Amino acid sequence: MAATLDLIHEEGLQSVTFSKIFKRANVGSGTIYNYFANKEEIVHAVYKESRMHMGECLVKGFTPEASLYERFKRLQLNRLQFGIDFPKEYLFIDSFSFSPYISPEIRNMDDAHNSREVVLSVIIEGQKNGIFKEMESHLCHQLIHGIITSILKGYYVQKYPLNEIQIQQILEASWKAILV
Amino acid sequence: MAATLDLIHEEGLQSVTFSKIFKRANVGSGTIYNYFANKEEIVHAVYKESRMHMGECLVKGFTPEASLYERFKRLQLNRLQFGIDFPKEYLFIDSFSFSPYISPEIRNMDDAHNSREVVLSVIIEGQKNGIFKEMESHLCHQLIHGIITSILKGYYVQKYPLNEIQIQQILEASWKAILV
Amino acid sequence: MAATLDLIHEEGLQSVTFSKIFKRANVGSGTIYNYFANKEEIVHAVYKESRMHMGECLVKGFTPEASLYERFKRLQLNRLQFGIDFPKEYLFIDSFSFSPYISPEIRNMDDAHNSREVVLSVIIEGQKNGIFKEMESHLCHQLIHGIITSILKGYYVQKYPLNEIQIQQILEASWKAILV
Amino acid sequence: MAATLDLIHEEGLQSVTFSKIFKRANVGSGTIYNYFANKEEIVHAVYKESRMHMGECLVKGFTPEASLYERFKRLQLNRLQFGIDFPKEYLFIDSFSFSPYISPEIRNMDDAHNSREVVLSVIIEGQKNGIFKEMESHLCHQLIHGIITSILKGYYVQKYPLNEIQIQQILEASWKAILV
DNA sequence: TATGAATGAGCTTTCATTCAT
DNA sequence: AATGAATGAAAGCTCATTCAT
Repeated sequence: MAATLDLIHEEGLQSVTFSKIFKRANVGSGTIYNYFANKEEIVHAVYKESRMHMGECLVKGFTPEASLYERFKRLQLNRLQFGIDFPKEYLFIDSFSFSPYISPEIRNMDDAHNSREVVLSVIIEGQKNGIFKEMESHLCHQLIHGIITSILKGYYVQKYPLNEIQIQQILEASWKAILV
Repeated sequence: MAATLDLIHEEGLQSVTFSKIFKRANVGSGTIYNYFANKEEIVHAVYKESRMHMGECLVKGFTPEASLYERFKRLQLNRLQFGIDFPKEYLFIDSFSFSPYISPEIRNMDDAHNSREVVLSVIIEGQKNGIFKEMESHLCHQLIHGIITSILKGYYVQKYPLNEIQIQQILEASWKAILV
Repeated sequence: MAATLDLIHEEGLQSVTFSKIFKRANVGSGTIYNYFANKEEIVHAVYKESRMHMGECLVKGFTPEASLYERFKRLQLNRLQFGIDFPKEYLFIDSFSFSPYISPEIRNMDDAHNSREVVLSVIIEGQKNGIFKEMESHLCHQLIHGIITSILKGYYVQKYPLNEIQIQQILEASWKAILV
Repeated sequence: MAATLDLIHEEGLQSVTFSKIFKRANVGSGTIYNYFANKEEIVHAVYKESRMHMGECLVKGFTPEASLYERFKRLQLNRLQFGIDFPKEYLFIDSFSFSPYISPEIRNMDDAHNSREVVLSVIIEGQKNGIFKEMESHLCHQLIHGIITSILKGYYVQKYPLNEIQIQQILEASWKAILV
């Protein structure tokens, strides 16, 4: 699975072949079929694993007792940090989340930590308290999520560095974007 | 090229084959080779054309004389509108802009209208006038661009509608995100 | 036809395509079909023309009145000279005379000058007069013909030059080969 | 490789396709690509193998102690016999030795038995001893080689039989052709 | 008569998948 | 359980041939 992810990152799913995976993973060609029925399955497995991994990371250090501002920033920072630490996972999830290659059921899977629900509940709480602007919560979610994704993509192609100062600017911007 | 774009949208580049293109476009298999040397070339051509088209749309109705706020909103609205009107083009450009399948030269091509420069100059003007926060201009560009992209992706999978009211909220949010 | 012969010589029939012929001959692709029904026909036409041309050259300056020795040498020299002057024709004839690509009827065609008969009659006369060894006349023909062909092939790949001195040696050798 | 040689003999390289090879050899189409990267490679491999085989046969029974006449005849007979026993190999080697399809390196390869050198050394020895005419040794080689080739080609198209008597005549003729 | 864009049969080649070892 | 040679369906691509202009 690691070999698969690496290859997708390097060459795009488009040109990842099984024989490349075999070679990279140093296994015989038949071996993989003891674990995955076909190529689609291994890609799906990589997708699921990446989603699980990201789910874990997104809620790391999240404490319901912290202030709304702190919780919001924690979630945004965690996402940004995940993207910085695991670019291959992040990009893979991003490109396949909206691709016809991934079936809707898998796309909409919930991770073990329910990170999506956690984010949504923070949004809804903020809106109830009159801190965040009233808007469709999914739209709001998508908005703050999109800011992180976009920033990361620019970072990946080295448009700019991401140091402490930039990170703080981004967290601020995403917070201000949805204030009333 | 239209057939190619349709198929990419429907099934993903991954599973677009030449024979599907031939059938969809109602041309003989050899015909395409009079115009494109191979499959990569036709995909590149579609990418270029889409980029040109988007470039045009992004600056539609943009008047340098308008206020900063109006110009900013015009650019954001144009991008959003392009994404709403031409989802296939928009998604295709988005996924290929960061894919190894597209060579860096083509990825970084400038469109005829220099829309990228127009956006950047608005950002820099806003920063000079103390309206926008001081941050790396490309990072700022990526940020407001990313908001639109992300919102569109949620819209495409029907997470929410995009009516006048949502559109105004998004434009507002992206404006506020980068204010000082 | 000249373009076809050139290309066969340069790249081998194997890789001569019609589009190469069109380009080399500076004619439109359809034009050729006004003159030749298909690719095989043009190759056959080239073969026939080359055979006609060679047939003419082989009997040039041949006078029935001359001595047997002089007539024999004339025929051998003519063949050698033709091979030196028209390497493309000579090689083409040689390779296709025994190829399944050329139908037996065309292979066995008689040229306008009946050069084959002329050679055979010289051989038979020599055998009758007790000058040439008694052997199947076609075998004898093939033998002296083969000496020339083989020498030419070595010359074409520049194994050695063919000056007056070598030429005389070869004519001598072929004469002596069949003496009683 | 045997299937390939058969097909080349039957229809000419010109019309040998991979699908014909697969069928004839009773292997799946993909199998061949585990051993040969492309069509050219398999033809080259057949050429090399045939050359090796012929090289072996040419020096069979050759003893340096025998008289010059006997050694000469042995070499000529071996070549003739090889051509009679393995017409497909012989014709294939002959046509490709001067074809642009075969790269010069492969064309000029030395077989394991250095048969070419053996023949040349016999020629040079004969010339030193004043038995053979003084002429460029490669030209002389080509000459006696060419007699055999040419005779074989006539035999292949059944112009004449090749029995003991004809064979002796040919060996005699080639010996006499190069005597002083 | 000359043209060359369009064609599609058929070629080469790839690659996911099988299965005997 | 691991292997990798063999497979063949299906892909990319070529090129002789047609036909409207």
